[in-house]
Amino acid sequence: MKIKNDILSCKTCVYHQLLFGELNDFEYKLVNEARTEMLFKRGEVIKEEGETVNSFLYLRRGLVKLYKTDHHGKDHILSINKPGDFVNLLAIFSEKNYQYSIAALEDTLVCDVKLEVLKYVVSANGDFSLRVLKKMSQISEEIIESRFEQSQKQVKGRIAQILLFFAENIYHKEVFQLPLTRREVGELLSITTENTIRTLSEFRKDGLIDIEGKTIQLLDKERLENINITG
Amino acid sequence: MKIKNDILSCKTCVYHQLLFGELNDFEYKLVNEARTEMLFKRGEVIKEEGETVNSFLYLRRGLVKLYKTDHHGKDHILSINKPGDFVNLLAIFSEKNYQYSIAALEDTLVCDVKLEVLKYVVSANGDFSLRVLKKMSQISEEIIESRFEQSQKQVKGRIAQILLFFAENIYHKEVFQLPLTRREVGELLSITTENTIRTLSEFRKDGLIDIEGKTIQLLDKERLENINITG
DNA sequence: AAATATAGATGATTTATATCATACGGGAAA
DNA sequence: TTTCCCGTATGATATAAATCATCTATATTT
Repeated sequence: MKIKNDILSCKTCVYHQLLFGELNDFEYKLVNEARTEMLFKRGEVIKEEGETVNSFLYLRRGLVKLYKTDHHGKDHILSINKPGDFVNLLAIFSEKNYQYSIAALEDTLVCDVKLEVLKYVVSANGDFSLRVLKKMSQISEEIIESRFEQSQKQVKGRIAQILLFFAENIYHKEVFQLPLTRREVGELLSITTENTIRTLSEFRKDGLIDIEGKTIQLLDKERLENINITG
Repeated sequence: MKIKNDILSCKTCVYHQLLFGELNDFEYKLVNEARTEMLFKRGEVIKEEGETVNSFLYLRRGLVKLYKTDHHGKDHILSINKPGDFVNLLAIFSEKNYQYSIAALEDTLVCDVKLEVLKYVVSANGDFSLRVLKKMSQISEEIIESRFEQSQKQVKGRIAQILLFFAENIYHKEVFQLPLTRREVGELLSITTENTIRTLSEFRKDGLIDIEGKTIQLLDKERLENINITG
């Protein structure tokens, strides 16, 4: 991890309006002064389960995974966060330690705002607190929705969904570098590594996708969307 | 549904301190005036997916399920809420309609507070807004944790977990009336009805539980807890 | 460069779970 | 009262997915 020194003001940030639009000059200044920018290399652990939650994190560049390790040592990926996401927003107000770990899947730039300052601003600015609450509601609605989708699908449908997620929500194109290993895809979808590999091969044989190592191209999005639905 | 007329002040409510402890007399009065108490019979639908979210709900007595119906008409239960739970708290600030339906599993008493009033109080009282944020964080942490647990378990472990949930978190005793049909247990755990029934029978044969219709008695909590863990 | 781990790939086999079929009892509706 | 639906129950069978095994290619460490 490297702390970035030449940081610019929040106001120049493309994500500024996502949350901080309601702040007045004084509050904005407080947040900006309590802010650090941190660079993580692919693979680096950003937060470890059990650490104290003392900052609000948001992702400016790159990609991270939130995950938990079970008593067999097996990881379970809870979610993938992308630029613009408020990585730990659902967790920061509970006054508990991190219930999961966070690691960089790509080279990543994270903004870190001291939690006490964020809490002060929330309690001082009613509009801002409503904004934070709205954001939290939206995040949890996304979780509920994705859980509902996944519970209706079997292995093939779940893998199709995650491919579409990367193409449409993360990279916005049909050809992309899969940022997860096959094992990690399995950890995210509760599937074994072998089954993940096998299913991707099957998709290739069926002309749904093209694979070349980590590079994946979606060839038939329509069919991918309908796997395990039309039945 | 029946609206209760002889409602008492919030201050006498055993759950008052769970959320409303921070309010001053004026705010408290606002909330209390914006409040209705509603009685639902077992089986009644309290909110239907798609309805406008215009109130904050909390459960005083009884039990409810949150669920969504898929395009095959099959229900998927997202969660079970018990007295003291803020049924729709995660959803109320998103400014979207209900993403799920809510129905009573037992005769149920629900407090309903006009959302605009709750939002006003949140924006006016910083301590209260932190309290609401904390509660939201806690709820989502519980969801993450239970999802993590479930993803490590197969059918037997998932059913064992839900039996323990009712015994320990809902009824606080080892003998209880299962408030769900076998089908609903399946809808909650993503298991077929037949498999749910079969697994319960197997638990009975193995001396883990005793079944008499809807009455279930846990005979060996330790073994129930360890199903699908010791492997 | 050699040695060692890790990722990806695929086949054979076992196990878990879903599906299909049938039956029975109780309560709701005709 | 009779009929019908629904919840519970169980067996037989089919299918999905996990497990075990083996192999190659590619990193990573020594």
